[in-house]
Amino acid sequence: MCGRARCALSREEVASTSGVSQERWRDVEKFQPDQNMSPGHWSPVVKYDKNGQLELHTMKWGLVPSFSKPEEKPDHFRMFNARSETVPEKGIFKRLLGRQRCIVLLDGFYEWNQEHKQKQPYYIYLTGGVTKMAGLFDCWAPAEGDPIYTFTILTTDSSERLQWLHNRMPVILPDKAAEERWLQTAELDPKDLAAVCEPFNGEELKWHAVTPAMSRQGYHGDDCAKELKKPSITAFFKPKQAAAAAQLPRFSRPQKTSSGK
DNA sequence: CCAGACGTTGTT
DNA sequence: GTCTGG
DNA sequence: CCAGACGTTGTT
DNA sequence: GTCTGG
Repeated sequence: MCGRARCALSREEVASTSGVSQERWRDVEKFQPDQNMSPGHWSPVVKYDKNGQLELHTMKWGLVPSFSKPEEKPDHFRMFNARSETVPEKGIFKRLLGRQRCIVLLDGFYEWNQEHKQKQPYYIYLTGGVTKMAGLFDCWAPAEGDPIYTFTILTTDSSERLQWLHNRMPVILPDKAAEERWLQTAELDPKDLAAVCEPFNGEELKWHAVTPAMSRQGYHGDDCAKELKKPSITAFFKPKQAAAAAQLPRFSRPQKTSSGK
């Protein structure tokens, strides 16, 4: 999953959907709504501060561990995801599981599917609001400049409905209870972790094809996440038959649904 | 003990 | 095909 | 994750 | 920081 995402929310929307006011948003000025976000870019997360108060914090996607050398060139593409199944075993993530959990606020994310020798991007999102994902964060002090907060998004096996597109998906927190469990629980035993990381398979999960233009990083047009109306090959060559076929039941191919609608 | 690595994705 | 850069 | 480059020689 | 390999 998830080497590309969308957080086109306004500051107001970020605040209202997180339940945290803009006054409690650290580095708010670093956040700019982005239709097509890659690792290395700033995005808002929710976490508890030292005093146990919820706060928003703009961090860079792509974890850079605190023990990275100060003069090192940060690589945000190395750890933009963390396999939830092995997080408790990997030293690099294990140490963050204690008190450096966060919730990543996104509109949705993108995945690619190989179609007719082309890579077709899809936008995946939840109806009725933002997608809240389980994340871990860290803080690294470079030789020059301010300390940099970074986060990674946990992944899990894809749920049944998304299998056709990809074998992995982000850990989506389905409700307030899951959010609280992820954020609040001081110690998270493996059972709780596994429960939180259950693949999300709800009907709210939707997807549609989008413009291949967004495959290129640096493309930030507002059509990035817009549904692509692509004429089918069949319709192109045999419009009448295709139109007729569209009215009839198709061969059952549940694993290859191409629209989440 | 110290030194050195520490990750994911996909693809096969 | 495979590596690098973002 | 995807996109884009990937090499040498000599000459300017 | 924490685990692995030698």
